[in-house]
Amino acid sequence: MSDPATRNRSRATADMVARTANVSRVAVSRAFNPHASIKPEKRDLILKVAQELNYTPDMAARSMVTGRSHLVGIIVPDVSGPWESQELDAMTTALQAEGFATLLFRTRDDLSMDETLLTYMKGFNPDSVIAYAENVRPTTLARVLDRAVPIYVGYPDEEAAEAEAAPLFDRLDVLQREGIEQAVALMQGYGARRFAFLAGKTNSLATQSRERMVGKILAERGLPPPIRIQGDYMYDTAYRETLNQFRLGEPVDAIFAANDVGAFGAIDALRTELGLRVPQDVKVVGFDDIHQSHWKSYNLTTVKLDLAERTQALLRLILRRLKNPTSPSLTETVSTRLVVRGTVG
Amino acid sequence: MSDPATRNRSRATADMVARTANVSRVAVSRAFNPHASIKPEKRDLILKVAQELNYTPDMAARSMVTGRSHLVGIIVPDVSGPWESQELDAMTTALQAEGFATLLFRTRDDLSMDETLLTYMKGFNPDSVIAYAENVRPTTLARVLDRAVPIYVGYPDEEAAEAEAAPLFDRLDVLQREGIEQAVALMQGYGARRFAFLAGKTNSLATQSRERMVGKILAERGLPPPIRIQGDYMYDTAYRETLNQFRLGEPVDAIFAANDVGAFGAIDALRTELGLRVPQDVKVVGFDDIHQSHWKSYNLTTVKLDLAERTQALLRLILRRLKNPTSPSLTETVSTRLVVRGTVG
DNA sequence: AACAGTTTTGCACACGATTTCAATCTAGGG
DNA sequence: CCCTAGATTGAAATCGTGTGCAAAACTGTT
Repeated sequence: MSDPATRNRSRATADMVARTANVSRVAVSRAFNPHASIKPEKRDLILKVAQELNYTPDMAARSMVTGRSHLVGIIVPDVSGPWESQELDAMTTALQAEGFATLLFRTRDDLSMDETLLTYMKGFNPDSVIAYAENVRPTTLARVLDRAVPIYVGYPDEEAAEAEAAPLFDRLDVLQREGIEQAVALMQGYGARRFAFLAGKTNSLATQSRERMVGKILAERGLPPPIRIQGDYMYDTAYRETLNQFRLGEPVDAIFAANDVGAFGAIDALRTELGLRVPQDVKVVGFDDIHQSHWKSYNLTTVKLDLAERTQALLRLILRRLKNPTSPSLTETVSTRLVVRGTVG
Repeated sequence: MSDPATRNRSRATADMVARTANVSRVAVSRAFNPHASIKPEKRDLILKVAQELNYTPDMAARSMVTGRSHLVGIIVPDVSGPWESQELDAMTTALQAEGFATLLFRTRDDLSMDETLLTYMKGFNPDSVIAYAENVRPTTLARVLDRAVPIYVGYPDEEAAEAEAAPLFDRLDVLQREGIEQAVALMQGYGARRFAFLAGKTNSLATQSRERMVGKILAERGLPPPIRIQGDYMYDTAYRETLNQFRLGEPVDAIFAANDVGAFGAIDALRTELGLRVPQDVKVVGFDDIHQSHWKSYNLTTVKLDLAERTQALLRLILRRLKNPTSPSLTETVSTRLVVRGTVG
């Protein structure tokens, strides 16, 4: 094995291993399957020869006959976002521990690519697919995939009707009320009256759900409805639009951001450009609790989506579905809670 | 298609499409291959029937006979890191545009898992593998993979001898001198004399290469060798160790961090805990130029690894190798350059 | 030594596509 | 109307593996 040009470009197959070890090809297959019945010393011999020949079972061939690809597809909008990448990291780690490889796809942040991407992904026969409400329509999910039962991560309060009508797949429901309630209560407790909601991308179900919930809770507490600052989950936009709101619109004394990165943009706009103090002049709360939120420059109070909890719930759904492919659709539920740091007190 | 329990759990095959369309199975295959010769109206019919049956060619079966899996494996340490996730995002987007799916694997940040992971990955028959010097040994890379020619992203000054001796695979060489030189020059120009190097993980080739290079350039300019602050690329460690350096060790007037996130930690330690001003009292330069580096709270001067340039180079390597599998090993080179912001001037 | 019971073995087929290759069909020129 | 080059077609082989099934080998008991 020297230059790419001269290296052996054909993988070793089970046949070659069988021939060099003087056993049948079936034996090789059995040697690599822990549950197969084969004489221990024979297995050892085969594994040794396999190692020498640098042999690994071909997953594609294996998956054709077993029906298991050991692939889990994940569709993520903007892998580079802190929250998304942190979730992807946790999920990939967990999947790997269970013997799955992550098949990663990226979308635009809208719903426009869901059909194309799901169809393409389907070709790889993933054992499961994790799709987020952000970029995949439930109806498309149901129509395109058939072999793998996908998992739909959504916000039940938003599309309750649809969800009831069509339990087409397993779900992870994220309950956002609790954390949002705690956040509003805390800010109100410190004197906040006039709230703004720094939104994410307009067509994001997550931001819509959060905004509606914030409005509802403010109303319950006798506070005026939130002013909407239009964002897109990005720092730069949040920075700019917060500036606009305070310079051209009505100032507020509390900002509830749809995600942490947006909150950072708002905080930086308030502090560096508007000369306002956080939390004394304006209180800020974010959403997600990404690693960056505890950095000293921000020290953000935020509604936490517990990553470990989410990951475990998703993994449970996958494993349960794989163990019992014909069971009716399953739903796991995760909640949210406020993490109190320095941008409200 | 209603409940998971009752939904049709077997994918449509080319046979079924052929039967319902009254054509041969071969015709179905041809309909999906743009270069195959088939009468246009026949192809249209088949594609229509295929759509109705929700048929997609099985990639596993296809790859067995064509030898192309349309999979590109990427091994990343800590997907959640801003730099890593931003590179992964760019690469996935680029690969997807070329019809590849990303097969993602995560390692620990050391080299301990390279063999296990590469062996496992090999089973999926990726058309190419992108491996970083951070977590994969070149020797392991050469030994384990055979079918796909991998791409090794490394720092040529570090392992020049080894690289020369064994051109076993395609490479992306990152030349770090230029950017580092510019950074040191800028800091020295603003009066910096006593430098610290805030290192990454000890066994990271990237940080070793950067540290050696910084030392060399300081020497060339008649400055004392850098004090080493031991970090691990993480914010918290950088924060803590910077604190220790100034409280227990010798203060410095310039910090060269091995990555941007580390620089953020140092800056926050200096400003919030030590009451020092950046850049007036201490100058700070980072490495990577992640999205966060231009956030107003940091506004970091940093050595940029041009993501677009890297991505394009990697893609070129992959496509060239796939087009000509027997060509001798290829090398692309990318450089670095300083991005001047507010932490030095 | 014969028997029943349990492991271990290997043949043949299945999985779902693509790719020769030879046969058939089509169009156009003489 | 016939002939030929070129476009379409489909039967059969192939890719690398797991699994059902019947035969073979082995175990220990009488």
